[in-house]
Order: sequence, then structure tokens, then C-alpha cells
Amino acid sequence: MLFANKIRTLREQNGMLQRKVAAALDIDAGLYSKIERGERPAKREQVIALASILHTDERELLTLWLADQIKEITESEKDIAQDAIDIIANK
Amino acid sequence: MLFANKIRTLREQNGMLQRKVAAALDIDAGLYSKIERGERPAKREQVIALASILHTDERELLTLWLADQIKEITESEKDIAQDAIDIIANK
DNA sequence: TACTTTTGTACAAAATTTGTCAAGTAAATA
DNA sequence: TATTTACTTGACAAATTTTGTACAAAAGTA
Repeated sequence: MLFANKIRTLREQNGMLQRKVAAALDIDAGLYSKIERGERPAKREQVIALASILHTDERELLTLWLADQIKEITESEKDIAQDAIDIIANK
Repeated sequence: MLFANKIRTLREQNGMLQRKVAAALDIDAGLYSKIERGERPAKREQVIALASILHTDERELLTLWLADQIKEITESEKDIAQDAIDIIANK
């Protein structure tokens, strides 16, 4: 939950309520709560919007969001994940 | 198309027709053709079955299949992909 | 040419994702 | 204690994506 932890921290640092961020993203507060806890993934466009809403670096946020996705697919294949990553890295 | 190339090569080495492999996988030959060309992804269970059908190492095939998935999600984020992979690697 | 295999396109069915709603918890406050 | 506020949770519907099929076109082969 790298991304989730990050946006929660950023929101708190900005002194914003979940429902304010949710409104800015134009989604239900319940859904935003789930995104912030890593229960649901954010969409790319939402990450872009969040960077702006939470006054943070877009590239850094997108990187954490992408890392979450890689984590998601490798988590269930732990024994081969490193080999798969190596294949991608050397290409 | 690491995985796709691999299964095509293996099928040819085994002297099998696409429709034979498709039948063994219990899918349409058209769909298998797409999987073999990397136009459609294989499901995990299909990879397991393919390793058996094509007499090859299951772990190796699963690794290529997983690498394809990582490639898929990183391909559209080339500029941050390496940073994201580093985050996952150091964890 | 006739036959077999593979590929491309369009589509339907199935599965997953995305979002909403309303009820629930917990903490702070009147 | 009762109320309010912030957040969480689960059930559900809508929307999107994935998976597979059907069949025509193309490519290869005898």
C-alpha cells in the first residue's frame, strides 16, 4: 500500500477531509476511503488529479501507483517474481 | 511477446498444429492463435496446461508469462517504470 | 486447384471493475 | 448522555473489460 499510505499522509498534511478530496475527484467518499486504504486501486487520471489536489509531485505519485500495480501481480507469484523482473530489466 | 514466442517455438518443436494445442486447452483455435501471437493473454491455468502439453518446464513458462504481465503495465509508463521496479525490488 | 492451417473481424457471454448507497463504528463535543 | 463528525464496510447495480466463438479472408501445401 505504498500509494495508499502516501495519499493518506499527504491529505493529512494538507488538512483535508476525505470527503473534500472525494468531491474534488468527483467520486463517492466511500470509494475514496477504499482507495486511501489500498482496498481499491486508483485510476491513472485520478492519480494525476490527486497530485494536483494534494499539492505533490505527479511523477512521484504515478511511480508509487505503478509500483503498487507491479506488486499486485507479483505478490501471488513470489517464487518467480524476481526472475520475471530480471527478464524485464534486461531488455 | 516473450511468452508468445516461446509457446510458438515449443509447439513447432513438438510438431503440433495450433488446433491440436487449442483442443488440449479446450479453447477455440482462433483464440489460441491470438495467444500465440501475444494478441491475447493466456490465463494462469492455461499456462500450466501448456507446460504439460508442450513438454516444457512449468516454472520457466510461468516466469515468461509473469514477465509479459509486468511488461504490459510498464510499457505505457516507460519513464517511471524503472523507478517503480526499484521500489518493488527493495522491499 | 483443392485442402489445410492460420489470422482478422465482429460479436455475445462472462467476469471483473468501478462507483453508489446506506448502515455501521469510533471519537470528539455539546 | 445524546449528537455530530469522520471514516469504514458490505451489498449492490452499472459500466467496462475480458474471454471465447463464429466465420470470412489469407496464407501455405499437396
